[in-house]
Amino acid sequence: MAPQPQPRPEHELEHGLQHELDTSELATVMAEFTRRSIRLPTTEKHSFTTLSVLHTLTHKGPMRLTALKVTEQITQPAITQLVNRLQQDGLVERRPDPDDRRAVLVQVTPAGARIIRTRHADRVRQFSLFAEALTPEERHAIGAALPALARMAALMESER
Amino acid sequence: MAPQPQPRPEHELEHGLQHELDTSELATVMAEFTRRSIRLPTTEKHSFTTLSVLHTLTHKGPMRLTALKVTEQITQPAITQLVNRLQQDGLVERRPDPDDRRAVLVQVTPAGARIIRTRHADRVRQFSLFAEALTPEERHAIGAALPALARMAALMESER
DNA sequence: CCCATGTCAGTGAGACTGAGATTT
DNA sequence: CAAATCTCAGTCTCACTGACATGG
Repeated sequence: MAPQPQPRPEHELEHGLQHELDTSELATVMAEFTRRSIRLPTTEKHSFTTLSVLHTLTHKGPMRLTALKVTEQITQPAITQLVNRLQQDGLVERRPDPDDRRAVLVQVTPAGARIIRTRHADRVRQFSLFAEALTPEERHAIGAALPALARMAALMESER
Repeated sequence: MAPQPQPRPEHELEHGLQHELDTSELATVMAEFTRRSIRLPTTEKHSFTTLSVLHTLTHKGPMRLTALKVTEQITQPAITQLVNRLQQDGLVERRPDPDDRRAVLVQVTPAGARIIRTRHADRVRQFSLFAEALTPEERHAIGAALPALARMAALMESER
């Protein structure tokens, strides 16, 4: 189970396409990034799952509890409880599913959507400050990697 | 499905840089990445804070509870309780601080360090699979951005 | 005496398992 | 009847606040 550190020749890569990705470094850096971005100060304090549910509903529209349970990777009673809390706080609404009277459709309210927008704006503000402390080359490298990172994040979705 | 570079607004070119970083896109992509990497399946089930504490102790050596409380952004009673649990599970040890008899030094045990190594190995395995599904160009772009992302993550540390 | 460090007691959010009601 | 969808009841983990003991 020893990970094999293979030395990579850096100099013979004019376009760098043979330059293979060091996934160990990737794991280290992304873990660090995740760890610290979660501890970043926030104005509103909602739980991780709360924000994740609001985010999902905002971007995917009304969903059943069962569908939400899958995207959030929690149990059915947990998603029921969570939606109860969100409903009491006025962040989501329950609607009967017209096609299936067993099911419930959960929809985000304007108040819930506003929380997601505020959260995003906060993060943009914080990341902008951090980005200003980088060199132009570093900013460029990050910007050039964003589409690939987005693709990779999308791949994680199906992995369950 | 093919990754397509998105056109960037003209005003971002005014400093003569080829591509300025779109921090809104950065926030979106990293939030997505964080959201999904946290929900990734794991063999051992420890809480986020538990893993974070073990990670910190592994990389920074023995620390006081007060210092840990700052890095983990939780309250003093919470860090006391958490260290109690870790100690009972044999993942950390308490030692009196020779310089200050009020204080306690917390040190990770071999068992605790092994959890961090296993966790890292799991993540490397998962990320390797995802990376294989990317194009060589995408892998290169991510690899080229890692040092900059690491620098940015380090900047978040002091932001509290 | 004051502050720093850590712990104790009680509470609440948010997850889990197990059981059950209702509809397909 | 069997499966899918959601809820209820009880429990556990892990944060929090407030009070407090002890050493610098």
